[in-house]
Amino acid sequence: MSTQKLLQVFKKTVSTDEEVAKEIAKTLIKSGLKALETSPFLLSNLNSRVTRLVLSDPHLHPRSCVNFFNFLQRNPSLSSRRPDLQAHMTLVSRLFKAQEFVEMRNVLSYVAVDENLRCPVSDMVCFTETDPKNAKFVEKLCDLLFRVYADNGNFEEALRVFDYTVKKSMKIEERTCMVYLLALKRNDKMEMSLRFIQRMVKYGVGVTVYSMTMVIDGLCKRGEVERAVKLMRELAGEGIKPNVITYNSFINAYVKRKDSEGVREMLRLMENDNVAYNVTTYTLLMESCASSGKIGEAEKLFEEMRERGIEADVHLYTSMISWYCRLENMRKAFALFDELSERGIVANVRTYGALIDGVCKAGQMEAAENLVNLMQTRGIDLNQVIFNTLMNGYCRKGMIDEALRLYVIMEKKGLETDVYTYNTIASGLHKSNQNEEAKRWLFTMVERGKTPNVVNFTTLIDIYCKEGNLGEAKRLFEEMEERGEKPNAVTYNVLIDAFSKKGKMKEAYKLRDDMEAMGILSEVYTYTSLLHGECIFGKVDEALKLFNEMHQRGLSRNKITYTAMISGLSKDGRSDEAFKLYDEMIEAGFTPDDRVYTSLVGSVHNA
DNA sequence: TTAGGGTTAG
Repeated sequence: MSTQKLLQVFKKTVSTDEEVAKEIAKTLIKSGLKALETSPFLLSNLNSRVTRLVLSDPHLHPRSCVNFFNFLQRNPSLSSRRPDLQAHMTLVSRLFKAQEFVEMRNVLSYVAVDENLRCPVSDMVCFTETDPKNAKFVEKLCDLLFRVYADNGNFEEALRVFDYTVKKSMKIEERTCMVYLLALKRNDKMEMSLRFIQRMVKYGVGVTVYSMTMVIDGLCKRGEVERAVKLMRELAGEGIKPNVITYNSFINAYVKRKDSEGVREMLRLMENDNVAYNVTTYTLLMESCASSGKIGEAEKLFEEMRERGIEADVHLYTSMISWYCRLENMRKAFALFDELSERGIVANVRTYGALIDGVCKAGQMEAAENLVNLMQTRGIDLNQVIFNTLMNGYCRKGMIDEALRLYVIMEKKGLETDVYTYNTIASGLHKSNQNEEAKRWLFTMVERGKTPNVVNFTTLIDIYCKEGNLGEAKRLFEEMEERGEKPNAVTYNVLIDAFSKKGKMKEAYKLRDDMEAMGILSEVYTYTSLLHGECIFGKVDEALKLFNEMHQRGLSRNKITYTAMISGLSKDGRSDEAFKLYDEMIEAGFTPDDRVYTSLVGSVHNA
């Protein structure tokens, strides 16, 4: 190597930060990032000061600064040379001046996710080269930081930014706050959400119906309707009026809760406020009627809606198709499916899903497959729900192998298998008396990190019950509660049925009382199980007491209730009463099966 | 900018 060259190398190694920075900037301007990547010399001389110098070089366009910055962030071999906080802030203030707010936000999200960089806003402001008194800049900085923290789920830090903003008497937009409220809602942090909207009001953020509805809807979805109502009243005092969407949130909650008085109260409020129903309101009201068996009323509402000139949409049609499927009126469901296309509405995957489920439940798997094909030819692909629906259809027919075939396809397609998938297969196996396999699927589900829900627990509890292992069933029931998963009527009924069949009536009644104490009403299943238990063990009068109580509580008896009661009376030789119930059963529209006749014949002998 | 529709257990 010549002396000249040696000298050059030497000079280069002792280059000052300024020289290196200038060189980098020059390279970036002249030949872009690519050239820099192939300059190990420049990169090896990179340090935090050089980075800052480059980022603040006025010859370098802000866009190039961003490219350089991202290159440092993303290049794995440069992990030790990541930009420090000051570098971030240098770039942020440059981007502010260039009005590049999207980029500004991207840079700030690096700060938000990095624990080493995260710090109070006041500290960040100190690092900027803008005049710290530049209120507009600090305001924008706070706005973006608040959004970034909200997006990253760092709600505490976001709140600190909000407080800083308030303390410095800076302006904060409702839109910004809504980003935060929405993130809280998505993360089910309604407690924080409620406190925050109250702070918004207190600190003079112009709260509108949008923010209010977001919080109200979140509360309603968690079943905390009373708190939502309270909030609405509170905000009414601030001059914020609910609109049709706010009311729909409430109506939805009351409908789900089967609280018709609640629904009526909201409709009254709407009338007082002169808020007109829209298609969503009708969808909810119609669903409410249909699910309580008042199909005629639901249809009347549909007429009324059209008379008022409100157009049905795909949501409403899907909902209607779904309720006609539940009523096993497939003819009507298909008629609606045709009708929606005639009206120029495009069916989507949920519409097909409703119809496919209907035909699956009717046992028409070929028709279901045809619908899937039709859907695909119209450019809609199968999703998780469609797969689950089809698997359930096959399982109900005892065609477990077909269901498992779909499971394999589902996995191959990269679709996530969920609690529905596993439960469907497990209960299918359970029905086919493959209990060990059924349990194995549920255990596998948990091993794969899916959190079991109340349905999964209930299925497993039912399997143990049917195996006669009440100890394990009860243990699971307790484990479920410990895990914070609330049992529902089905869970209780499964256990009540198991204890009743074993003649452990004391335990069975205790469970019934616990259930009612939790605010869960007894159902036909509850009564029928208890009644059946009493009958098996000869306590026919106790059974009759339950049978009559059902009527008093407005619960309609089903075929199984009658069958159990008739068989109980027959065994006890109370033939007349048994035959009287038989007539009543026919009158109620049930078709007695062999068991009923065998019992009745026996009753004559027993008498 | 805020609301509504399809899938699992007795």
